[in-house]
Amino acid sequence: MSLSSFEDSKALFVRRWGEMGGYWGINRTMAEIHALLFVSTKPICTDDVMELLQVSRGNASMNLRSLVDWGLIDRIHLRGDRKEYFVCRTDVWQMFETILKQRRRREVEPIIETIAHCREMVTGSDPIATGDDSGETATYKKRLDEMQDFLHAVGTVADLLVKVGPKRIGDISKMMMKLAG
Amino acid sequence: MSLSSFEDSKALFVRRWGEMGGYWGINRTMAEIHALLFVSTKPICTDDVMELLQVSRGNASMNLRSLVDWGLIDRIHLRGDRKEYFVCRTDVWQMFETILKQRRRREVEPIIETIAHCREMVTGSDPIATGDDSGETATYKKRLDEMQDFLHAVGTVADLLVKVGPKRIGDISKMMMKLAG
DNA sequence: CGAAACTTTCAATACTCTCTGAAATTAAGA
DNA sequence: TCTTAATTTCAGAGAGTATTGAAAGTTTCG
Repeated sequence: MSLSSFEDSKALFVRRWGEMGGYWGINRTMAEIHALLFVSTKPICTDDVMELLQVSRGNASMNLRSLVDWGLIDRIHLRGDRKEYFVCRTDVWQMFETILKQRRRREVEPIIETIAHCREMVTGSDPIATGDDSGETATYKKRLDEMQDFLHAVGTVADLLVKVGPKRIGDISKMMMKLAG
Repeated sequence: MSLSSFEDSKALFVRRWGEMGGYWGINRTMAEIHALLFVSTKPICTDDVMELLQVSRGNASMNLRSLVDWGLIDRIHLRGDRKEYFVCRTDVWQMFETILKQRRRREVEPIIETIAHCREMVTGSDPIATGDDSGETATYKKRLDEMQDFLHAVGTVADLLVKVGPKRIGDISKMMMKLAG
């Protein structure tokens, strides 16, 4: 194994992680910076990011800050150096938990709330009295309820998955396999 | 409940579903059309979509086709009518399975493959002979492996979740709760 | 076949998100 | 305090997506 294949390997990972970021609503540069820190054993500063990813200072700064805000990386200070450095929180399960929490808050909770609200709007009064076709609203209500139940179910499983963590993941698989028959 | 509150409720759901689509890398119009079909008990045609969502014929046509390609909606024909109509596959668990399958193929598999490739690039030869810092590559390898394991674990659980379906979801929660406890 | 009804395509345009780079701000050391 | 290093901000440029609308294509039926 040559030194260059080590560097090449890391570069490949960074590129791919960046590409994937796009699919997940995360901008490419942010994902690449994250990958860079994930595969780096040493802390990295803004200038390193600029050099390695060929992006502007502003871009590097903004995205590093976003990553800190998301809780995916940390700022650190090296003694005898005025610059700020950054390191990745490398525990993948913790990483997952962090992302899960944020995305759920921003992307799942609002839809759950909206469904609840939609549900209220069509709940209560007598459909016949209002001349409403009760068959139609009944179907609508059912679909909303099923979606709501589903979203809750997935949320619960995701939470538990994180709680259970990497150690017992095998146990879970086995059990679910039994249930799935 | 008035007729208008029924319509308002559906409109609210459509708007929110569209907004959320953005977060998930799905364009707003596509998500809105999907929502429209999800809350509609009757089949809907291109002109309905144009009218209800205020979009052009081209836009409606393109996005309807994408939804058919994804397997989220179906084309149908109504007797005595030349137009094509569309209906949503309303089973949310099936919907989830469909989306899961597609996104995994496009967004998870490639990163898993890349990690495997990255891993190969730094596997094998003697680090000391090549003057490589074995501590650094060892850390790198470990991180790649952890990420790989994690991605596989999540994939497995997601698959099983779909297999188990809505009926036993309660059982799963209980079991995981015990493990997590 | 030919006309009418309907659908798809795609070049041009509008829009949204990302990035740059230099100015403003903040922090550290003399 | 002043000077210098480092960081942040943000208006404008650029890149990438989504949308329109009209022309081309397809299907249905007399």
